[in-house]
Amino acid sequence: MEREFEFEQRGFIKKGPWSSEEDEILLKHVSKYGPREWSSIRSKGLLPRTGKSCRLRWVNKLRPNLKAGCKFSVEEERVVIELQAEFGNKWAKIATYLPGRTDNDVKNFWSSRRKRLERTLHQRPPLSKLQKHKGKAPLSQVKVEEVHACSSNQVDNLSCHPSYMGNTEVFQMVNLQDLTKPNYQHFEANLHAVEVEATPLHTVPSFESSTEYNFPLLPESQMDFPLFPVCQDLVPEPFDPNFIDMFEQKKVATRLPSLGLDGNCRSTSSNCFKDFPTEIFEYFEHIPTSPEQ
DNA sequence: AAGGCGAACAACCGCGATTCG
DNA sequence: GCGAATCGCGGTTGTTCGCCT
Repeated sequence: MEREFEFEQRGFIKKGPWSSEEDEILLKHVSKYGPREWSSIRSKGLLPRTGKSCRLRWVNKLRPNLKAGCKFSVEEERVVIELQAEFGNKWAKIATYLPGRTDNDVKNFWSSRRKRLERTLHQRPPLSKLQKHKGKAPLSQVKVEEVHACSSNQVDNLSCHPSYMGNTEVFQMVNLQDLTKPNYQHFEANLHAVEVEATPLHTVPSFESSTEYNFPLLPESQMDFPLFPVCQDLVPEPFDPNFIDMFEQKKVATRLPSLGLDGNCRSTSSNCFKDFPTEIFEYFEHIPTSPEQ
């Protein structure tokens, strides 16, 4: 005890993990005075911790009836998702609906969940891939009902993730705008699967042309996706022009369609390159569009 | 066995709201 | 009414643990 008074005299404040002895002292204080007067714990020299730290320890770890070391049940997950959609990031409020859970528990649960989802989606290639398929004739080869079901604004923010089932390439689509929203229930509801015919690697489908670029191809070993790798993942931030050196410069006629919801070409290529930093285009040779196009 | 990596958890920090003298 | 102290919340960072290679 004398030593703790010494801490107080020196203004020493302990941080980091709590020891069982500290917990015991804190519990004694709460049993005597109730869960209040947190600052007096330090001023009385009981613990070299701030009132804030003491309160947090009590609320998150020492309070009775906490569900310690117990994962969120499916039902609890459902409740969090629903309430987050209703209240937003009001973790303390959400926690009141979950007996034994603290706001920190809910917050950590949500944070982990968000990171998991973001990582899943991080590998998705840009919209251009999907749009290419969408514009591919005949359209009967491409099942794009899910795309048509989206609003225009949603389509502008779609990304897709390819996987292969036999000879069929399956895209999981996601509204990227929803990634920035806290409402992941809505986000998950927007996950769709769209099946399209698999396109052989390195072929360039013929589309209505819009703009042509000398587009750098990735070395083949880094091609994890036909035609367009996940460029936004490979481009350093802040943008470093030297990274272009890693590419092998090849002239590729990238006839990129830009499609409306009716499937017709509305030719601006900007959407197709929306996933790239704008600076990158300074390093591409622009091929003027021929007058007849 | 050891290192890398991601998930989960614990704790801190900043700031706004509230309380109190 | 005002300013200081305290509390509570949300965001962020640090740590630990388990799994995989």
